[in-house]
Amino acid sequence: MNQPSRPATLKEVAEAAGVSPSTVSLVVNKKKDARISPETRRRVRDAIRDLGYRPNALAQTLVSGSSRFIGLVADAIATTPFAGQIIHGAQDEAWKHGYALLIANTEGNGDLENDAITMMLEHKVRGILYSTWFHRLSEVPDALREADFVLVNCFATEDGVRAVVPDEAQGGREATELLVRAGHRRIAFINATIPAPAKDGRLAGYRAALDDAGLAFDPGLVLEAYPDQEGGYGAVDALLSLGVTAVYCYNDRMAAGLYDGLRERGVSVPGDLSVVGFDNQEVIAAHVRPPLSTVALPHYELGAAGIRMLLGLDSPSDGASPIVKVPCPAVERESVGPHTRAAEFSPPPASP
Amino acid sequence: MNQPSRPATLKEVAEAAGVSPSTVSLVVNKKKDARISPETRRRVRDAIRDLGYRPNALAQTLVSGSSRFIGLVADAIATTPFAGQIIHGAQDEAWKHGYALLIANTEGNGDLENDAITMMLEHKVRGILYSTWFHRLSEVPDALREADFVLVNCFATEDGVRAVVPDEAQGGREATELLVRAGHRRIAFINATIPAPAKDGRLAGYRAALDDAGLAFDPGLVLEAYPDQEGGYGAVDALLSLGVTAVYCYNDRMAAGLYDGLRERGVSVPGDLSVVGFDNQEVIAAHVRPPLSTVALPHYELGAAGIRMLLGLDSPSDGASPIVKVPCPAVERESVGPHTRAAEFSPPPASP
DNA sequence: CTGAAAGCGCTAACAC
DNA sequence: GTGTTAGCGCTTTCAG
Repeated sequence: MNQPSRPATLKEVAEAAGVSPSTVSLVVNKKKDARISPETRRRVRDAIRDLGYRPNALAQTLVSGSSRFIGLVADAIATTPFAGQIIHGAQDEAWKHGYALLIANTEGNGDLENDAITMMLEHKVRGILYSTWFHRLSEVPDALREADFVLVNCFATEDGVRAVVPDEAQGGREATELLVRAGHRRIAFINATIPAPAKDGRLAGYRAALDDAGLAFDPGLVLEAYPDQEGGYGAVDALLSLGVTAVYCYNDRMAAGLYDGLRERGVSVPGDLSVVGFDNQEVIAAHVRPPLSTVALPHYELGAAGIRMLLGLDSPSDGASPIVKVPCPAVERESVGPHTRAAEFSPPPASP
Repeated sequence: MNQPSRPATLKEVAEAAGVSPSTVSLVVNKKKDARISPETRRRVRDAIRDLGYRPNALAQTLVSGSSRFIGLVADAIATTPFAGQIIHGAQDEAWKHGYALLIANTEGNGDLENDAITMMLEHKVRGILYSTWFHRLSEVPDALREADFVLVNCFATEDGVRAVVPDEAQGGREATELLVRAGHRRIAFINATIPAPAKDGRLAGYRAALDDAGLAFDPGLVLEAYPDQEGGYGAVDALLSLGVTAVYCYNDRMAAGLYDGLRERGVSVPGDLSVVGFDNQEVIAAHVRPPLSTVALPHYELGAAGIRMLLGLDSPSDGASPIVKVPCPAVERESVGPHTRAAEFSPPPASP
């Protein structure tokens, strides 16, 4: 297994084995119907090993006509762990079907994005997955239309544009149900201030769960804050004035900030107040005190489903919408406790 | 710009323009020395536009012999944001030199890793970057040796294996200096319990900084804990009993846990105690209260430097070690305050 | 200034 | 059972 400067070619293997190139091709690709004598087969294998031969995938795709690449453009691989999970899911599914992923990180830069798509097109990818790190409405870049593509974690308003997105409403419902099932009846929701499908969906889910439980929706119980730690922290006083026993936060980061404010005021979780988040952002949710019950964004599955959709593997169900929603599963940890009557009517006073 | 089922080829463009394939090739590649009449050039360009022609990169590399791919295998794209930053840096640098990245996520699975490397080899990559999400000693997978490769964020003991890693010692020094410069003289270090280059390096940096400041190293001021939030939280009492005015934590997660414990005991940061972390893990460091001063792990630069090393772009400096260390810059936020004598000798009592 | 021809590494008919 | 031939889309001498 010495390392020649130029990798061995199939023809060289053929010469070394004293056979023709086609014969080598046949044994390399293990063609069923090819009748090759065991002796020849052995000679070929030996030559392959001796020369350290590796098939040239580029040449293979050139002749077969279709490449084994699928492109994946992501807008934020570097700044959140979310894109990583999409990649992971997409890769597992793609490999399962013999495809390799050509990934490009655009960090939101339009020029980069265009270059990335161009590069993929020139490599004759089978198709392109266009993904965003947070669920949103997206434009379809023009270059993208030259390829078979599906949107992942984003969607377009145009007809027929395929997309895979998380089911925010179902997730919001799960989150709220975590609280309802623990006996809570006065449940606040701290929504985000910034418009997004998640904002509407998570609220819709909250309302649906309340409805199912026969609880009236009280708009006064819905607060809004910027969806990060600072936002959650800043919402503490308003929240405590509501006299609720439980709160469902738009996301985990907000819940983490809320934790800080709550602790400063001596309100214990889940003793005095039950909290659930959304996103299941591991570094945060699993490690705050107490670990946060939340609802997971199905990024891995989004990536995998995107590949299946691109490859036409999921049952077509013809007339259906080309936007498929994948469920957000609840992740129970330790921030939800049973409802206590005491807490309901006398929220602990804030410390000075 | 209609979309044909099969993409147009160069030959088709030639026919449409009424010229030969070679002419088209010449105008596509803007060859300097090719004398093509403006008129012909225009006809070709029009045909290219009309047919929506895209060069086939695969065919190009077949003839040119060398592909424009660089492989990047990562062990944890999905579970930390770190790998994402390596990817980002590697991609920017690779693109700058006309290379596309073929990325594979192995999530620590050896078989996947092998498949990934095989896939890259078969696509005749120019070389491979083999990266890990935390800085560590690594084996060099056998398949990797078939390619030109460099280790990123990990290294091997074998001679001559090129690698790019963070300079932990320099980083530890920066972290400690943040505290020293604020006037602190009794500074604790909470190291990790698990062995790693970071454990040794960050400690060495701490000692070096103390030394520089003319401060004696006191082994009693070095604690150890598991490097996550829980570990930091659990170390609070031991830390408070030390009577220090500042603490440098092995990483940001630990510092975040420490924050929780400190708050429960009424110790304020940075009022009573200054804290610095390590890693600059954005979601955490930038959003705890108060925002954490820390030292950044240079993942982006690691990826970029890896590409440059692979391509032989960094000045060789022949005899030098093939392991290059890239510096970890300090990131100042708000967790470091001036030293106060009061705090030094009377740590606030722990609350019950 | 432009075209014809060879060939990159491989596969797929079709011979023998 | 195995070899021959043609050709995938492109670049590159080398003619003219």
